[in-house]
Amino acid sequence: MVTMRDVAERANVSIATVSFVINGTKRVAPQTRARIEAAIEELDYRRNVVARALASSRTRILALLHPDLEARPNATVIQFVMSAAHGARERGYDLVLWPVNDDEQMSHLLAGGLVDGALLMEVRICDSRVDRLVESRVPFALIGRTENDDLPYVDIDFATTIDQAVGHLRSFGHERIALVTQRTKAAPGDEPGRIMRAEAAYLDATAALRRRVRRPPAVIAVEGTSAGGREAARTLHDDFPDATAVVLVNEGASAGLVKGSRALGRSIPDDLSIISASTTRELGEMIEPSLTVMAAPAPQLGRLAADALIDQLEGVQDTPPHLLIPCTLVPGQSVGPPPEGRRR
Amino acid sequence: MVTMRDVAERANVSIATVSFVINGTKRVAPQTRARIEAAIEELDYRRNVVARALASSRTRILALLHPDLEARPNATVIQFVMSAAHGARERGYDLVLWPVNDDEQMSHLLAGGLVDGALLMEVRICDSRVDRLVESRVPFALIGRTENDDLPYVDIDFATTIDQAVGHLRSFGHERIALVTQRTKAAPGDEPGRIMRAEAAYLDATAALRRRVRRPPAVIAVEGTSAGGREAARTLHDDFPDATAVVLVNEGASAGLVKGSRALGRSIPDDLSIISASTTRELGEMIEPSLTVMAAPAPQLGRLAADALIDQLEGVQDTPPHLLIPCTLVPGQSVGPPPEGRRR
DNA sequence: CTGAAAGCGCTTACAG
DNA sequence: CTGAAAGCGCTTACAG
Repeated sequence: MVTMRDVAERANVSIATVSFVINGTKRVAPQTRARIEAAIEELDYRRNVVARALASSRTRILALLHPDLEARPNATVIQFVMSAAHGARERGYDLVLWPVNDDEQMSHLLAGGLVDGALLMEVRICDSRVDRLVESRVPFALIGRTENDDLPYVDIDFATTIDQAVGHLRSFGHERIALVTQRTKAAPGDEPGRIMRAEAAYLDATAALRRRVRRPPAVIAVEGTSAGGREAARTLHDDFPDATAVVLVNEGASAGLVKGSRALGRSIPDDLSIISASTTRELGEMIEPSLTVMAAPAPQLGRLAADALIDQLEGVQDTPPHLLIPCTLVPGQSVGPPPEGRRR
Repeated sequence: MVTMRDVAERANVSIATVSFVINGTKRVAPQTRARIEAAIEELDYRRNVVARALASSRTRILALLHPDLEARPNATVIQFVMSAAHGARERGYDLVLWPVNDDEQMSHLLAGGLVDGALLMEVRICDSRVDRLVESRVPFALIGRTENDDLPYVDIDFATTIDQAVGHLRSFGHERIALVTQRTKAAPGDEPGRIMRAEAAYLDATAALRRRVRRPPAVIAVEGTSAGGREAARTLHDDFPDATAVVLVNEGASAGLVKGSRALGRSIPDDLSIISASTTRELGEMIEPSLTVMAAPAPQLGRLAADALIDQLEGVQDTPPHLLIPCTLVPGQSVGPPPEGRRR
């Protein structure tokens, strides 16, 4: 292995000077620099990142913490992960995957000093992992939000997204719109923030409408699987037969909802309009009929989260970043006017 | 930050002894050990992994190299990644994501000394990245195979998988079976090994049959997208109208092939049987009708690849691992007998 | 069974 | 503009 010492000897300088030109941390006379650069080139020297990390107490490694990475993460989650990894890499950082559920284990990992910062996904409104993160004094950024707005985060703007979804359906004439969200193993009220915010946004966006047509909210929570989607179709059919449209915030259940509805004899979109919020356009294309989706800004948000964290680490920024980006409407074939008979 | 020195002082021993008990690398008198353990507990000491890495020249970090991680990796790839990350973590290793296409950049990263070993995905038959890996002297394992069988690998057994898929279709009476694979940007002959092996296996498995019915092979390569799938449906319809069944080795095109075929008036499975090989059962369930799939053993293989690499790093194993696991047939509703008129 | 000490390959005040 | 040297927090022969 060729070390900095080898380069220094060949260029006839001290290792300090070599370090200065490699890092650009101090002025070095042009010809000294040239000698060093030549030596580096000739020896094909590459700085050892571990030694650098120990000496500078900066590893340039970021952790990505996600509880469900083992299960089957949906396409949107993957986009977050991949874009965060790319964003990090472009700024000279590496991303390690930490599929950790346990708070205790998380603290242990954090305390090991491997990572300079952490990105946390699937954030809950009250999330003990965030407390651990704060305790650990490792800088972090959230992909999602807790109720504490002071922490740095990057999140999907569910309020705007759901509002637009509802607006889109209303523009077709729908007045009875249900919401299908995701059921998790979490205690009620402790679900990922995304679920709670989507529900709140739905209640908001449909409030005036519901008042007018005198109907209670129609909210269904099912597993994020095909089976969950079919369950939602049945519940919708049995318990909310007058609903003519659905806003879905449950990517994994999308296909099942469509299949289940059709199995119950309801055609999409003639009998039921569906809009799947916070997913990928690829998922929409896979389903028949093509789903109208609100595409999640995951490819941007993952990178923005990495950038926000790195800015924080490098002291580039003054104030904790709070980024909120709505999903983008991508029309498919799953939304149409409500059936005549059901229109009120 | 509490260091080993702090622990040593509190326990009244040298830091060497502390190191010995933490690593279990040397016998230590029971009561000395107890004192040290107490001190560790009281100070909530956690060994610094960076210092350890520098001193021991082992980082316990593994790199996962995948060229297409930025694009949209399919569900199977994700299963590989996640199970590899989990397998590594369980053995005390971390996995960093290196979404790198460029050979040069790969060599740079490898030379930095951050990782003890690497896992390479999307391996081509002749893969220059493998040469770089060998040059770099960083131990590695392949997920996939080159033509050089001496390297350690873990791979899907495409020969068996395709053979079983063809056998399954034949048991329903199909005699004219097409193959749909994936088109990549790679030069011909330089595609990922999986594609070439699948094609070879198809030619093998259908050889006798084709000889009997006097028909040439029917192989179609399309993009791994919904559009690609629709293109395959059209090509099948136009160029191979007598094919009554398809084996698909193109996860991303599955949904498009079904939608495209139906759009051309061919019902599945009445007019065309489809079996999607090397994918996830979840994908099969999403599509209507539910696809018969050969589920990839990705959740096992990712972990096995990590294990193989770690065994190699720790000198646990003698011979380079060569693991080949076939996919598992999961019947859906996309395979049935061929239409009467077409049966020959 | 335990310790003193060298060393891993860098960075970074500090001095000149 | 350049260098000598301390130090990052561990591991690991070596000696006793």
